[in-house]
Amino acid sequence: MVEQDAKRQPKATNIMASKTQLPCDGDGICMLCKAKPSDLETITCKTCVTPWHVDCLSSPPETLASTLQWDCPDCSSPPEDVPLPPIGNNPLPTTPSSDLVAAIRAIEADVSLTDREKAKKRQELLSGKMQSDKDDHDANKEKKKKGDDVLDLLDERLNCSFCMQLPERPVTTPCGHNFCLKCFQKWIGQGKNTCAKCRCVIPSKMASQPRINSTLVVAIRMAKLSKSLVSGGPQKVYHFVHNQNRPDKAYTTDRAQRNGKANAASGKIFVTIPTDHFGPIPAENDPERNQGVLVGECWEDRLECRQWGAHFPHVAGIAGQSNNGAQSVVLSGGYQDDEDHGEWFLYTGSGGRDLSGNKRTSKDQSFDQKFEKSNQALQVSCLKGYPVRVVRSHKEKRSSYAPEKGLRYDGIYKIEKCWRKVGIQGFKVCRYLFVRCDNEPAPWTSDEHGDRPRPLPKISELKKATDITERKGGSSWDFDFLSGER
DNA sequence: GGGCCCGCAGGG
DNA sequence: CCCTGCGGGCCC
Repeated sequence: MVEQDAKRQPKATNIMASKTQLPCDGDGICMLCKAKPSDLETITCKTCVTPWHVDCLSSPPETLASTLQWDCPDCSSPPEDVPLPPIGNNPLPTTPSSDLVAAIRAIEADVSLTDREKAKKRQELLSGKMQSDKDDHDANKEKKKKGDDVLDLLDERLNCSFCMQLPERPVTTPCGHNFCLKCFQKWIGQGKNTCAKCRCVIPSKMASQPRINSTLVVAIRMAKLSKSLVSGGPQKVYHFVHNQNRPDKAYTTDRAQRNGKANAASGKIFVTIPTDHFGPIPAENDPERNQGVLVGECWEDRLECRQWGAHFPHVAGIAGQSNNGAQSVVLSGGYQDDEDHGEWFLYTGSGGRDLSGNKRTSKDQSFDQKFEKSNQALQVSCLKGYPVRVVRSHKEKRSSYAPEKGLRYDGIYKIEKCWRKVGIQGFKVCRYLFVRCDNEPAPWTSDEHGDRPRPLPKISELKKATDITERKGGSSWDFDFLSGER
C-alpha cells in the first residue's frame, strides 16, 4: 500500500557539490562569506528551514516557484542508494512546518494587526478554516474548544517520535519528521542512520550536524501563544491551562545555551490551583496523586517546588500581588534580618538591594525597603489574616528547624504583624512576624525541639525578638493564637 | 567557595 | 514591555 510519490522529490536543481556549501548561522550571517545578507538575498530551505545566502550558493533556484520549494544542499540530492521516503496514504505532507510558517510569518509581518488580531488569524490559519469575523462575544466558548483542537492537531503532527512530546530544540529530517535534538542525537549515537519514523536514510551530514529547526520552534510557540490569547480572552488564564505540553521535569529551552537547572524552564505544574490560590493545596487539586501537598513534603529545587504549587516564582521569595495578598514565601536563610524559630519566624521583605550589572540576587542593601509590590502583598495578607504557605530551604543552615535537604513545605502560617525597622545593613527593611497556624503537628524533627507540637511563643518572647521601631499596619497584639485559636 | 552570568517567570 | 528576583551552574 506504500505509494512512491515522485512529487516528493526535491525540484531537480541538482546541486553540484563541487564547492563548499554553508548556510547562515543563528545570527543570519553567511558562514561562507561572513556577510549578513538581507531578507531578499536569503533563501530558506523548505525542509530544514535553514536560511542560506543566495549569492554563495553554487546553484541557486531560478524561478519564484522553485524558491518556495527549495531544498538546501544538506537536504537535497541524497546519496544514490537512498530510497525515496515511503509515503503513507495520508494526503497531507508530513512537513507542515514550512508552509505553515510562511503563512504565520506573513501574519506577523502585517503591521495593521494588533497582537490579539494576529493571534486570532494565526489560530484560524492553524485550524484550517478561515472563520468569518462574526460576533466576538458569544463565540468565546466555541473558540476555547477550538483552541485546544488546534494544539492537539499540532501535537500529533509535530511531536518527537521518541518522547512523543512537542520536540525540544526540534530537528527535522529531510523526510520531514521532527525530533528533539537530544532524542535524535541519542538515536544517531546508537549507530542508527535511518529515520525512526519512516526508516528513510538520514544524510550523514544531517546526522553529524543536525540543525535546530528554529522556525518550527517559532511555529510551536506561536500556536501556543495564539491558543492562550484566543481561548483565554480577557479573563485570567492560569498557568495550568497551558501546561499539558510541558515535560514532567524542568527542561532546557531552545534559547538556553546551557543545560541544567540554572537556565531551565519549569516542567509541568501538577496541581490545579491558580497561582493566586491561598492556603493549603487540597487533594482535589492534585489529580496526579489525589493527596494534595502535605506538610513536610520536600523537593530538590525551586523549579520542582513550583511544579507542586507550593511556591510558584522561580527565583523570588514572595509570591503575591500588591492588591491581593501573598500566597507563599520561601525562607532560605539568606537574609541577615530573618530570624527562624520554626513555629514562628521573622521574615524580611524584598527590594532595597543593589541589582546593578548582572547581580540578580545581591545581598548588599543600598536603599530602604518600602511596603510596595510583594512587600505590600505580605502587608495585605497580614491585615486580612490570610493564610500563607511557607517553604523552607536549607541553603544556609541557620536554624535547627531547617529541613535536612532541599526545600520543604512547612505548612500554613499567618502574618501576625508587619512593620519597618532599620535592618542590620543600616537601611530600612520590611519585617513580618509569621506564626504557624495549621492544625497538623509542628513539622520540625530536630532533637532539640523534638517535643511536638511545640508550644506557641510567649508574647514577651515575640516582642523582644521583633524589636518594633515603626509599626505599619498589622493586626493587634491580641491575635487569635493568644486565645488558643490557631 | 565566591563571583559571575545565564534564562525563566511574574508583577505592574 | 520592562524590571525584578530568598536560583543555580560553571569558572576562576
